[in-house]
Amino acid sequence: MSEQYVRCEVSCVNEDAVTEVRQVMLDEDVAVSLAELFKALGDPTRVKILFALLTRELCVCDLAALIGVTESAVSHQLRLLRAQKLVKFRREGKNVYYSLDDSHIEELFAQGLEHVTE
Amino acid sequence: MSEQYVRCEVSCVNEDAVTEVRQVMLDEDVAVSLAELFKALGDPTRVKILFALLTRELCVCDLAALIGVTESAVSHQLRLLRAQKLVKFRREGKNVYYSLDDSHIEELFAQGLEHVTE
DNA sequence: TCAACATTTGATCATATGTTCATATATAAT
DNA sequence: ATTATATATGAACATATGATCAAATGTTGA
Repeated sequence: MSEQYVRCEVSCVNEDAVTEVRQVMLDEDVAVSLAELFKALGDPTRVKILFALLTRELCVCDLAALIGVTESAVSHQLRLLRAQKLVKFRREGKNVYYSLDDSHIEELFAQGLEHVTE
Repeated sequence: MSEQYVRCEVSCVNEDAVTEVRQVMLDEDVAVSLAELFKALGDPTRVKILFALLTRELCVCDLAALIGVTESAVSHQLRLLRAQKLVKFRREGKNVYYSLDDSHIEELFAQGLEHVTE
């Protein structure tokens, strides 16, 4: 319990409200994980990559050409998306084909698009 | 069309795949808006604020006490969430009560939680 | 009007982020 | 083996981000 908590406790805080919400509050680590997931979706390049992969698997070079950035930039972002288990890949000769590794992305994008387009 | 696009065009790019995806690709501004929305959800403090507001409206001081950060930090984050039209507020005396201003947050969190907890 | 309180705002600072460039790795073809 | 191609990686750099502090604003009650 931090200093400002104590300070608030004796001033403006509605204790009942805070207690009520605290019962159902997210655990710290879950909040952090959730934020990391959304952060992974929070960049235009990564949004484009994931949206493109909703249609079909693509190799790094395809994605770079489609989105208009260097292969290096795409590769760096794919690494991050891999770390979040949002994409998976398979190697075929010299190419590496990426595809979605998560069933929630479509719904996340659908909900997100509803928000931004209304 | 950028330099690396031309380079790719004569090398590894699968033109058919890229053309196919390009047909249904997000517009630049929509991709940016979507990324901005997810970026707004991409911070633990903001995740906690929004999650708390799923239960009930709370004033700045309540949120600060609940989450364990200063009122100033909460206020700064609320400003950002307001800009994204994710929260709205009403003034009651000296307090300002915040509540959700978007029907998609619950579903976004539900989908996100499924991803991070599996 | 003044004092106290709740919130907001601006400045500052340390850290995180995203791209680029150069280089390394991996595979294929000659 | 050597070369070319596709991807990955690390360093560097400019920019963005999030918290804190101090100060400003707005509201209430004495």
